[in-house]
Amino acid sequence: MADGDGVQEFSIGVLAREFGVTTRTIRYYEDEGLLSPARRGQKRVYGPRERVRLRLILRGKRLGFSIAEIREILDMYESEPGEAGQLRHLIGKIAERRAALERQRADIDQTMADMAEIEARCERALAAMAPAKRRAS
Amino acid sequence: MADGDGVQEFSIGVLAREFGVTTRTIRYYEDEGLLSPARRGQKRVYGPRERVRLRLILRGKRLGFSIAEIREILDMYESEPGEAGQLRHLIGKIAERRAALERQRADIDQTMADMAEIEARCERALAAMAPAKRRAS
DNA sequence: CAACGAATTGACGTTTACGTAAACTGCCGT
DNA sequence: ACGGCAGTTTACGTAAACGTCAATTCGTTG
Repeated sequence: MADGDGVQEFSIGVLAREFGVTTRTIRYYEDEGLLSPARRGQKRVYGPRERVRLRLILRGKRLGFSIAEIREILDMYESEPGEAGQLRHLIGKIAERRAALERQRADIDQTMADMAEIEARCERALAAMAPAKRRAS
Repeated sequence: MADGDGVQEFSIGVLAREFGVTTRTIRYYEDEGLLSPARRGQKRVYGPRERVRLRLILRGKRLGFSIAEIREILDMYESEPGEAGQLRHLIGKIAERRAALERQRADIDQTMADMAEIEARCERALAAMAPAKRRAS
């Protein structure tokens, strides 16, 4: 660990702690073909690329995507130039994702607005309740 | 059905078709306590309130929330004035939700930006490929 | 060298969110 | 009276996404 080795490497445990998941989860993602770390002997060795992929996977999870959907998204990130048909197909996929994301954002905005309203109701109820007992200025 | 009855009512089947889910799903949500329709005889009868709830449930699903989370959210919508402690607790819950939603929105923005970049790469590749064979103007 | 911590594979278990099939009831048009 | 829906309950099935052992293998540290 003292030798200066330009490319950073990570063990599965380190990665797990960094991203707050279990090693089991990381291995599961590998089974599903979302990750494919190198091997030093039989230990898995993760480079920056796998790290980025894991980050993307977890972002996908936070958005509620399934493993299959995440796999599709990851494929987009690494699409090689390819032929025209492939490219158009990819553009189509992107359009789909974008549409889904926009619907999600609309849902979020709606929910945020609702939360704001409910909170306002709470505050008013608190204020009208026992003005003397109020906390904070 | 000819009598003018101010309050609209829906059967489970109608609701299912309207929202594009199965009746099984709707019953499941009832089992989980998310819905509690009235009964005419043994048939379930859904009023506007249950309709709204179902809409909220499905919005939650699109955002990737679990049934448990959705239950919490629904509880917020129907919180009665209650006592001060309850209100503060609710406000706390709202803050949590809001934070989660904001993280999600940030994730969406990130992903959108990524998609835009990938798409741009595709377009450039297409343009640089066979300018003569290009579709559309 | 022995023991310990971190990693590995394999296998079975678990929870969530429904799907699906079976058997029954009530009403409706002919 | 009868078939055909729409609805009901009960119950078992299932795919996804890990959790949870158990048994084993390294590397290293006392």
